[in-house]
Amino acid sequence: MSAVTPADHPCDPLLRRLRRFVDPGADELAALALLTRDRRQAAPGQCLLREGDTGRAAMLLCSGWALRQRTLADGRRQIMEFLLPGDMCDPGSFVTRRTDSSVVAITAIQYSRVPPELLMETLRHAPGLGVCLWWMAAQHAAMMRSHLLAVGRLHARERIAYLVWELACRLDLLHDRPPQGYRLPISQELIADAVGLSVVHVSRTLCALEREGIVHRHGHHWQILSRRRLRALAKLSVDWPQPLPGSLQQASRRH
Amino acid sequence: MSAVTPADHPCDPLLRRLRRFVDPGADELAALALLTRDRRQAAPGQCLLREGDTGRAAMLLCSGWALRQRTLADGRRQIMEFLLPGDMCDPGSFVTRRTDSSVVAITAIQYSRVPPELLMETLRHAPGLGVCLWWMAAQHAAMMRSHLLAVGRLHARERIAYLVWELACRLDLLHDRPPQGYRLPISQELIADAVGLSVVHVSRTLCALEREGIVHRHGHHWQILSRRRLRALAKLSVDWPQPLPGSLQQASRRH
DNA sequence: CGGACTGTTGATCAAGGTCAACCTCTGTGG
DNA sequence: CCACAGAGGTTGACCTTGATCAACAGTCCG
Repeated sequence: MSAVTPADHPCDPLLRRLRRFVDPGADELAALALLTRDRRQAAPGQCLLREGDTGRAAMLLCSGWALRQRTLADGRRQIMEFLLPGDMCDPGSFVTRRTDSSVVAITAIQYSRVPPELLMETLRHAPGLGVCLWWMAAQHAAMMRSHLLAVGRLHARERIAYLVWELACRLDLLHDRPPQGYRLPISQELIADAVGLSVVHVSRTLCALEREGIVHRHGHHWQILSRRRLRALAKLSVDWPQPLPGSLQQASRRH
Repeated sequence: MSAVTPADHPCDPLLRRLRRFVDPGADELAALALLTRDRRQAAPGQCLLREGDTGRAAMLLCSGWALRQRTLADGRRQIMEFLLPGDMCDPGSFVTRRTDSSVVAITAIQYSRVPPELLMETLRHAPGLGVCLWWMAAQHAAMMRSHLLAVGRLHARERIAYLVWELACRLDLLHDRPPQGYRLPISQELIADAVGLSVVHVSRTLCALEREGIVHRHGHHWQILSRRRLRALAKLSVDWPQPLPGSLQQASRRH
């Protein structure tokens, strides 16, 4: 079993996150590398997973952005989450019969398809990987709860501030230290459908935030001028991911 | 290892659901029984888990209703979900350091506390139980996504219709055939905080639904007069839980 | 009997939706 | 090189949904 270092691993961003928070052992890292054999890519707008699909498989996003959405018969849609590099797209998909939501590429992306059999098989050989997956699922659930709280109980300004704040925090994790600018390849329509507002109102609110000197943007390039005020406006703190409890890190390594 | 039949099992409703959809083997059933040793009860309003708690443990609700909520500093709150008998309250809690949401009893409840060590230990002895847990987590995630879609993109009437419809569908699973009336022990304030509306508007909307002959209620006793119209109004279909894919049922039994 | 809690109803108001015009930027084809 | 189309963004006018405030009724419980 050859040593796998983050630099040459096909899915660097995920590794970076796992190493920081879960500290997986060599076996788990090697197992993870096995999962990424089926490397693929997709163009912007391409649908990786369609609502109602039965061909279930997990996916590991290596580069680019994607989103998960659900659509109503009359065209209204809700974006459930934005998927960033290093995100694993429902690790629990192997127990699901049909998908309830679509996954669509926003930018050009690279990803690995992980068929359920491979996932099961790998889990058997490196049970510590199961802890990693549960950890990711738990972080993900916390993120979804924050999203629900934002959409259900925050005002327009707060919701949008929260979304920007969340994305910035998640992007920070991909680098060693916070960058001074962010590339957010999302249109205002996407923002609207993510936070449950109309496009027009998103535009207005963003202009307001810009006028107040909280953010600055041209095109898809964003700058957060006052992290303090943005965070305060968002009301919710983004407190995931959290490190795995210490006792489990040992358990994960012991296997 | 003694045979465990649903009737004498301490957590009947969960078993009923698992047997219908996952068809666990004898080992898994026995393992499940081990998890329910620490039986407890709580009075209405009692807090089982507080936002920010570090004492992480899974919980298995055996009877009564509870809810999971998150609160903002200014008092606004969002109810994430209602927990019904047979629900397992975050099975992935063993990988979490601090809780992001509170769990509160609505009625008097009986539940089992499952400490993380016990859960891990049990998983080692009955790995097929892991599949059951992943299955539950996946159903749960689908439910959360429906909830998010409802709160983000449905109108007041639709949201409330959806909530009632969801609860009815979940309660149906606890019985062999749909009952003609439901006991929903939730105040209008709870409904409001679950779907992201004001209490007053919930009252108005419910009265309207009643005037239109879609539902009928006195106190906590509800009747759905037109399932068809309620479902149509809810826009979202409740299509979970889904049976576990066949291949995995074998995998689960083989262990 | 009084108080707390829950639900109902009315009056008023504001947050955000809808419609429409217009603008900028970008890519494309003549 | 220009003309044009299309997508994305901004702004204004107007309207609707649902929030807020307040009064009151029913019920449960001491």
